[in-house]
Amino acid sequence: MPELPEVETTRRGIAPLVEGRRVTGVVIRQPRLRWPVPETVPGLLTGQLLRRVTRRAKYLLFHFDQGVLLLHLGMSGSLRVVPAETPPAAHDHFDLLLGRHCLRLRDPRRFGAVLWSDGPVAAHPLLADLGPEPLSDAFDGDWLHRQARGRRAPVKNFIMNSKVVVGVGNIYASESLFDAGIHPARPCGRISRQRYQRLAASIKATLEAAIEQGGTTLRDFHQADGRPGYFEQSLKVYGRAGEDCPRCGGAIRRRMIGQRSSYYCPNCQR
DNA sequence: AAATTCTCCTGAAGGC
DNA sequence: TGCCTTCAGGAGAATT
Repeated sequence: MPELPEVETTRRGIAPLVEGRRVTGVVIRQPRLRWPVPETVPGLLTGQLLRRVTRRAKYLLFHFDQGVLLLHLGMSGSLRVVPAETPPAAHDHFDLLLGRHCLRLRDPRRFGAVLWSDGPVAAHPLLADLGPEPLSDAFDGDWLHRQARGRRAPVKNFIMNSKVVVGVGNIYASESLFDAGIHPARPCGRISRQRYQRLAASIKATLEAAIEQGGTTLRDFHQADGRPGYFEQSLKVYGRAGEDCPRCGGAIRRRMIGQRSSYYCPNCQR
């Protein structure tokens, strides 16, 4: 499923192919995504020049002279650029036509979103209350430590809270906590500033490493069989319950924390 | 305010 | 072989 590294890889993959092109049409085959795709989108976009594609959290932002198209991949969404005449396959819900190119959204589970923003995009309701980007300087151990003060939620839930920091999904939460040696169920307010500095560094390193491999992940992600491939091999604990901890050799455990599967080494993570 | 639960949806996996 | 059930998962909304 697309986490931050995969969304960023998607952005890097499509941006050179679509930036600077003019919209020649919009096709909405299935408007019922997480929210309805606004019926006004085709009229608003057709004829406009697509200037830039940026990312905020897991949202892709398509900047036009007049407004911004917000796109979220949910958990099963994927984007690719295909020749304009390519016939759509199942779950191909949305096309942005750019001359002979077509930017196509496929999303079997329809948890994704396509929305429009008129004003300053940072003030959009979906973006306005988001925490810092994990790879920015605004995100560090001090920030986590301050945010956690007086709170009791499990640290795994805490770092998956988009008001605390964006882009840390279920997989990378487990991986980062393993890297930092912190037990996922530990109350977030009972972790030292020093350990939060380690955790912030682990989150950055884990996401950066995944972005490095994102290209491979993306290609595999587009394969017909849908296997994640390369990406999976680099995971140290996620999905590996019962296997050996790569650090101490003990058994990796799986446990539900906040309704989500969490993987950790009870020996290395305290 | 913070934390938990509910919700959208469908493919995959497991049980019989 | 195939039908039925269960579950996962991003994240906003609703609820406690």
